[in-house]
Amino acid sequence: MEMRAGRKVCGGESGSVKVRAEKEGSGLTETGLLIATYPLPLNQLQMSCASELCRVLTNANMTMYHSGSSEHLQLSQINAPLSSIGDLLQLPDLTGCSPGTQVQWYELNPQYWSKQNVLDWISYYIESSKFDASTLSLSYCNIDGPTLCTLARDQLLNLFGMSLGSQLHQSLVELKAKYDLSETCKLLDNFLQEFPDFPLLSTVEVNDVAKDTSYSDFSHVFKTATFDNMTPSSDNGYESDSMHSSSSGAMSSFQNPSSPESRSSESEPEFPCSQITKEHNKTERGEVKRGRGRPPKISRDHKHFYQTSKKNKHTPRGTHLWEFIRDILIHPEQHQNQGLMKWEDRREGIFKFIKSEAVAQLWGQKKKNSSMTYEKLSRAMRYYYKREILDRVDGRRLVYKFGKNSTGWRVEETNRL
DNA sequence: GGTATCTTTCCTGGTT
DNA sequence: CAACCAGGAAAGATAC
Repeated sequence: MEMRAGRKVCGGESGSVKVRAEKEGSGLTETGLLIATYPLPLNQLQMSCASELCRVLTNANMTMYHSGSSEHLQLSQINAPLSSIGDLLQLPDLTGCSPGTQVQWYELNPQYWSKQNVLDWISYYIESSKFDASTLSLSYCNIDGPTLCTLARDQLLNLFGMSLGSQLHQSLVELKAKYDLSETCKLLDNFLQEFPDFPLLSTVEVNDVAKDTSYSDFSHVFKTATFDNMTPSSDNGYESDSMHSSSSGAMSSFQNPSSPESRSSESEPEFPCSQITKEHNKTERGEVKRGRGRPPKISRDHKHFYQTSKKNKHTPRGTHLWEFIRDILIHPEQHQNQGLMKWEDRREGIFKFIKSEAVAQLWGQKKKNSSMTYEKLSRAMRYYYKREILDRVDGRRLVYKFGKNSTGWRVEETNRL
């Protein structure tokens, strides 16, 4: 995959600058295109900054794509490349995420995956597709991320078959796209902080012109996850870390059913290879029937497949679901997705979910759990009845009411904040 | 390490 | 039939 980045479109009467971070899928995939527009007249300093910004984009992507041909990197000709982008930007040292660390595949750009990450990733898709692992040679899984990323779709299909190979390819494309754009935006924001006269990305208009549906939701990603604080930072910080976490549910979970995040399975792959051939409980008709309750977590120390690392799936205590819901209601302006919920009766504390699944996805983002659904969220909500944090509203769908043990939603309380 | 709390996940069955 | 609701059961994650 190549990244054509930092294409600067200077000029125009106003002297405005457009910077494009354009990603291409080398014929295999689609195009995700981010255009950051600075619609303000630029003085000499700002033009200089813009030029530097373009160089940053170029170098950032050269850094990310080791195999990156320079044929598309037109901006690299503007100025001499930086000797080290790390000198200018505080890049996370992702290359240091070696096997044995706690980083999971879904938390990392596939470019930086270890062999273990690749194995985990394949295992996840084997399980989610009910693929017969006995037909698969483990030697196929013995590759690292950079090597994996060099495999073309056809090669993946040859190795893993049409069905699984296709899923793996799709997943790889999506993951690369997600993290590529995420990292580029991070680089840009880091860079822009050095220039107070220049608007940060968070203030920049972002146009999503991706043609393919696989990427049609990037605008949502940037709007909800990167460019806007989702919820008040004062409330233990609902800082949007989804761009750097596994969830990023916004990208895929809203619309893209083929991505791992949107599957009914765990966001966290719970089924290692060693578990794939296990006997499932089966009904008389032969279909798999799961037991009641939450499935037990599979031990990760089985042979060498999984490290003993523990994923910190939950954020620290401090923000509960009802508080999250409350804050959406009392700070709707802080959510890009306005209209998620609305008050039915503010004085009585009655409210209604408008976009129930979207709220669930937001909650999932916060909890780094991209498999969150309204079904699950509503179960948690129902537990609040007993504690009188919520009161029942019978006969009305998607309608809840704050109970006597909830706080912070009343007009008097919010006015004091 | 044990326990309590707060979810999360999955399920069955019912209602809209 | 899909979406939602209700609530049991079991397990994970974290705080204490």
